Amino acid sequence: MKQAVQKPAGSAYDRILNVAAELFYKQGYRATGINEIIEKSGVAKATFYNHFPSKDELCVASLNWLRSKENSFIESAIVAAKDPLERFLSVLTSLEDWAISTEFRGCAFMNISAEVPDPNSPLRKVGTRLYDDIQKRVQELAEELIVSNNKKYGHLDAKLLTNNYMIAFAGAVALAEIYHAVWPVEHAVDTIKRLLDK
Amino acid sequence: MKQAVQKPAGSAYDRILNVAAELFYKQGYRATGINEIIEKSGVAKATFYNHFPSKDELCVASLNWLRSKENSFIESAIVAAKDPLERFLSVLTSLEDWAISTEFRGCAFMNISAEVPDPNSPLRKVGTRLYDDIQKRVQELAEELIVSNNKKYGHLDAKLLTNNYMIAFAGAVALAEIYHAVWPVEHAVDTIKRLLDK
DNA sequence: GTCTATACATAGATAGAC
DNA sequence: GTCTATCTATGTATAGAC
Repeated sequence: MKQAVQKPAGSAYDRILNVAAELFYKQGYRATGINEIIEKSGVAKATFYNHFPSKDELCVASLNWLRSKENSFIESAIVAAKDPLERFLSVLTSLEDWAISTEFRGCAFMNISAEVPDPNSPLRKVGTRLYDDIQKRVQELAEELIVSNNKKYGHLDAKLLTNNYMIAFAGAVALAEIYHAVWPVEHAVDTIKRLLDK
Repeated sequence: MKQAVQKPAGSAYDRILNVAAELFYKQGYRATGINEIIEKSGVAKATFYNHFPSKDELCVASLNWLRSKENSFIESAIVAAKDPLERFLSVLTSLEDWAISTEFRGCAFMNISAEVPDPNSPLRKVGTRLYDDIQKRVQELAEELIVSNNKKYGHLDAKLLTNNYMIAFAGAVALAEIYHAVWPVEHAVDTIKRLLDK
């Protein structure tokens, strides 16, 4: 009756973390049971609880792992861009490839916030930290852009532009998830481009 | 051992709908059990299942009820505004009073989407309908604004402006929920105001 | 690390008596 | 409409043998 399960590579800890991050994102936090994670990770129940004292702590760990992964993803998009304008926009445009995939389920951290009401929960703190990361990076790119062409962008304020950027970024992700479509990202890119014009 | 429960006013159907909408929003969909809804509604279990065949169908009904309530809320904000510009902005600024409340849990429809992966689920369809409603209304207000002062706003395209507006609107709600703060709404207002300038 | 068994609570939903 | 009882599944978590 028991199905043979393909064991993912890596240590038990890493496998659990990978599976948890994927299932929490795909199915939702509460919809995903510990048992399923254990089964798909190919570990024993005792092993699981040896590594993670509770489902909540597993979730925090998986979110932190995801956070560093998303930061890396953004960074690689920035590196691939060739000029200051494209670099500045790349944080946003990098969403396109993501949103177009059928696996797209919006922002994992927004989704967790939807499931965890307590604003002070550690589960939610990871999300604010990621958005703080992104905001900081966007502001650096905004300053870089402004300096790169003072005649064209000298009228802009990096801090205010960053605020607008983050709004468009979050709006793109949220609407892409609501409509399960890519066009919100394109609208957000349009929004930012308009803000750059004098 | 049984606690006396304050019975809300209205018919059994209405009481269930009210309680469900509130609890689903406050605690999350999966986190809220049928039993709690039944208890807080002051109805019998059989009565509940007489009105609603399942939890999912109850949720759809409560979301539809919420949708019409939110449309009314927006409409009253528009009516309270005194000139075309203020009317146009009111859809967004109406979020401020809401986001400032401690009960704020972001957009109920975004939250449901976070918990329901299937893009074709009826639970998610209500959300897209609401955002369609809002978008339609915003576009009317955008056209009204442009016509009201051709010299000032004649350079704007109502459709494109609406697209940008919806992005800012969704971004404000999403970030307000992530950070549990009001400033994202102010940033979104700033975004829109900038887009209006030539 | 693995395996099985199990405790204990709660989930959604149904049935029967009144 | 009300009440209580119950079914079946699943949830998180723990314990013991190997």
